[in-house]
Amino acid sequence: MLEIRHLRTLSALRSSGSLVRAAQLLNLTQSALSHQIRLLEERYQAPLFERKSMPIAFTATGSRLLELADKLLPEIELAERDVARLSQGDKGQLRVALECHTCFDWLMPVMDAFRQRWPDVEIDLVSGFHSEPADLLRSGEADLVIGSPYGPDFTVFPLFRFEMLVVMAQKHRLQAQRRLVASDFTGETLITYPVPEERIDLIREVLRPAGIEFERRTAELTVAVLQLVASRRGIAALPNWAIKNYVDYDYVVARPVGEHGLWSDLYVSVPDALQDKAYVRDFVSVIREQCAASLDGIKLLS
Amino acid sequence: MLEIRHLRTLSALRSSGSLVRAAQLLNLTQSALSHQIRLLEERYQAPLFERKSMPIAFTATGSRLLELADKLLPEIELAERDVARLSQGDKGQLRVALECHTCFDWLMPVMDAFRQRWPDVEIDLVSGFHSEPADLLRSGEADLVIGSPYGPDFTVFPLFRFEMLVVMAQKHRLQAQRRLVASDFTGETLITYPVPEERIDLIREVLRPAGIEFERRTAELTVAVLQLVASRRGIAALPNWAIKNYVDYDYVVARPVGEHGLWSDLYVSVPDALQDKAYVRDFVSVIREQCAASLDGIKLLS
DNA sequence: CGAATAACATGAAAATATTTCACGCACAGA
DNA sequence: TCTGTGCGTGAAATATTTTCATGTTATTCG
Repeated sequence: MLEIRHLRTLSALRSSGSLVRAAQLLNLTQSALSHQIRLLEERYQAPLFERKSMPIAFTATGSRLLELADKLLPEIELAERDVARLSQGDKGQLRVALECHTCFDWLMPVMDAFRQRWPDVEIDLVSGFHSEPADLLRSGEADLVIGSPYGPDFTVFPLFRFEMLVVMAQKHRLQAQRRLVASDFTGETLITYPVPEERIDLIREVLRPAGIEFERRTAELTVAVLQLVASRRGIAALPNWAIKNYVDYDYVVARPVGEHGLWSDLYVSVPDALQDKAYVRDFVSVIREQCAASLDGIKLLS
Repeated sequence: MLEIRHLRTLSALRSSGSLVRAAQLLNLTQSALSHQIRLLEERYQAPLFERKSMPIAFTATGSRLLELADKLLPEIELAERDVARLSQGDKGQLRVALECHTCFDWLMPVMDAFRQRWPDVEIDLVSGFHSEPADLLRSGEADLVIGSPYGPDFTVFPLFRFEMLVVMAQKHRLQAQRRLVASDFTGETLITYPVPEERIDLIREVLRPAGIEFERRTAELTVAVLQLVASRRGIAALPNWAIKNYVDYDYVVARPVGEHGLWSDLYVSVPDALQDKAYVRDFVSVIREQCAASLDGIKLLS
């Protein structure tokens, strides 16, 4: 029997273009999807898509089912939100604190989408750049933090993993290296957001352990950081998706750090009291979905 | 996770008004539905309907999900028909032979619905009253017979079970009896459709085995049979749903036969070559659904 | 070319989910 | 009070889905 699950699979398949990635989106294995699709194809006596091409190409049958998915899935989300509102009420507030500056880039569209879906939930950003976000959470000044996981005191929802790349000006002395190591940073000026050192992955994970001496300079906004970098005032470490455009247009050059790169995991932490609120869970889903769709090179967690 | 199955359950629940009957509609046990509903209610943290009342009354949550079901289920049927058409083609013919006269009563609306759904399938009635319907099937003059099961030569789909009641005029000498037995028919005139004796359940199952002597008179149409009965020319055996209106308006009186009543099972038989045709299966579903919804006192089979 | 990689398929085992069975409870009507 | 009917529930049985381990095929790269 056709089930909603199958429609979700088809939808993920289209937006990701391959079984492997669709499986990640759905938190399943590639094998599970392969079986799922085989059953559907048996049931309908016809292939649903061509596997040879990349991205996969849907057959007429597959397209018809996708059309169904497009019609049904939004209706289902709507209905489930309505139901959640009925049983839990639809009013609430969501004061969001950010641990990571660049998250602004994707958070704005997410908040817009969220406001559409939960018009009666007051969602706001609280400035968590100067005080520690965890303290905002503990003191009740914030309801939700995006950043590192604050378990087990708080309920944690995984978001995604992304790579931090070091950006430098064109023809920088380090440009020749495919990958950077700690010692490369000796004597360099590191441009960062104005936050404590221990909140900066590159320093905490790489430079400090290696005892590297370096200068530091700060800027508030991502574009300001990049301007400083491009004008040779220093180098910076930023998420790959935040700089993709600048790299593509040769405004700056990006290099990974260390053998496996410097990866960072993002989580949502909320007080236990909020963990079951439908709008909180929906907020997390919206982030995951929007980021998976719009951010390059990230990996959804768990 | 909400699945289509659950929406079907809710829908059946509404149209049948109770868990027990909904379970019959879905070919499940009442217990299965009970578990299913409990899971949904846990998931949504709210009851879906009041069990005390008859028929059950849906809560706001239940109604919202029903609304979803009403939107989704028709779309799904449509899509699955489209897919079936894509892989099997949508042309075909369906020459239907009837073994039982009264089936006309419900077959017309069913055929109308079917024509809507499969505009390119030619559905027609072939007169099977004089020749044996099985012969029409064997000779290729019919594609489908509604009546007794013609397995294993043909593929058989179960429809439903109904009770044959004996109808008699008001104040008939047999009216006083709650149930009739074979000997009651001695000397009576039995009004039947003009078909061979062995096709008439009452004669084959009850009167012949008991060696009862009786007169016989025939009429083509159900209304004609009932007129003869009402005007005291004899008594007749007809399906309960065919005579419900006449009984309700005291035009005639109906009595069951034997201790458990005289029950009859209806099936669809088709040549094996047609068993996988989507339109054949859909025809069977349409019959089952429409009859379950509009015919009183029937029991869906298997 | 041959090795390495990546994507998908597949059978068997494991994990889950669903359904049935058997029984109990509550309520309505005789 | 007894009986029948409808619903709930735990445990067992089944069915389904998922994972695991591994195979196949196509493609890339030295």
